[in-house]
Amino acid sequence: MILSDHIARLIEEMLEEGNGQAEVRRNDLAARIGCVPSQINYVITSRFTPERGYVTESRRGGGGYIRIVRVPMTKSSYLMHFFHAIGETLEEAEAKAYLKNLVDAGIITAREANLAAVSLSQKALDKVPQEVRSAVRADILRHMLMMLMM
Amino acid sequence: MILSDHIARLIEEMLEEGNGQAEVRRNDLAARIGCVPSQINYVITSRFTPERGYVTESRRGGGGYIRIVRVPMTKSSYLMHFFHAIGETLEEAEAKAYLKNLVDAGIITAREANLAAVSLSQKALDKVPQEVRSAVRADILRHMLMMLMM
DNA sequence: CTGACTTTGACCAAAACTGACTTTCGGAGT
DNA sequence: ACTCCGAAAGTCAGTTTTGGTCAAAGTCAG
Repeated sequence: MILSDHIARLIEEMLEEGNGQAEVRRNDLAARIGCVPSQINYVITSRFTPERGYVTESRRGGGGYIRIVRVPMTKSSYLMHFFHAIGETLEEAEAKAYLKNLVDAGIITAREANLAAVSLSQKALDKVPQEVRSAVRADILRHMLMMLMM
Repeated sequence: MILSDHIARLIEEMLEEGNGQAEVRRNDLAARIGCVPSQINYVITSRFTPERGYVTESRRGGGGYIRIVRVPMTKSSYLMHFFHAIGETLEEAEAKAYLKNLVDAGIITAREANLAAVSLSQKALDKVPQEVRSAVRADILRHMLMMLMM
C-alpha cells in the first residue's frame, strides 16, 4: 500500500535533481518500479495536481514522455487564489475582472489579458450552447491559469 | 531515438544557411542519417506544412530533389492569411501549428501562444458538445487574430 | 460496514517508423 | 521521335512505441 507513495517520492527526487523539472518515460519508470504503467498516471493525477502546485505535459509515440513541473510557490499562490476563486460557472464580466486583477498584479500583460478576454467573450463562444457556456468559460480560464503556472 | 526531430533539425539548419530555402536529395539525406527514404517524407509532411509556413516542391527521376521554402510574410499579411485560412472548423493540432507559426514570425510571444493554445485545447473545451467543438475553436482563434490586428 | 483511496488490466489514441509498390523524369539506344 | 531503362521521389497501409482512460476489484481506516 505504499506503492503510490514510493512512486511519488521517486518523482519528488527527480524534481529535486532537475531543479523543479522532471521528465519521465512512463513505461521505463513503471518497469523500474515494477508496477503497471497506468499506476504512474494515478500517482500524477492524484498527487501532482495544479492544486498542489504542479503542472504536467506529455507526449505519446516514439520518444514520448511525461514532464512534471513544480511551480514556484510565490507565483503559484497568487494564481492558485484565482484558480480556486473561479466557481463552476463564470460570466464574461466576472472573467474580465479577474483578468484585470492579474494585469494589475503584474502576472500577465495587457495584451495577454486581451487575448484571454476574447477567447472568453460572448462572441467567440456564440456557438456553445447557452446551458454550458459559462461552465466552458470557467474551464478555459482555469486552464489558462494552469498554463501560466508553468 | 527521435529520428524525426533530428531530421527536422537538419532541415532547419539547411533553411537557415540557405536563407529560407533548402534543397535536399531524399535518398542522400536518408542514407546520411541512416533511415529509410520515406522517413524524410514523413518529417516533411508532419513538420514542414503550409500551416507552419512552409511550401515544398519536388521532382522525381534522375537529378530529382525536394525543395523546402519558408514563406516570408509581413505581420499583417500573416494575420490576414491565417484569418482566412481558418475554415469553418479547426482541429487542435492545426491550431497549434498556426500558433507556432505566429511565434516564429515574431508576431506573438511563446507565452501568448500557449495561452491561446490552452483555450483551444480539447481539455478546456471538454464541455462543449462534440458537434460544435471544432467550430467553436475556429471562432475563438479568429477572434484572437482579430484582436491582434488591432 | 462504508467510503475513500489504491491497484490492475483491458482497451484506446497518437506519434514515429518501415517497406513494398507506384509514379515520374531524364537520357541512352534505335 | 519513340521506346525502354534506371534513377529518383511519392504513397500508404501496416507495425511499433509510447502515453491515456476507465471501470472493476482490492485495501484500509473509522
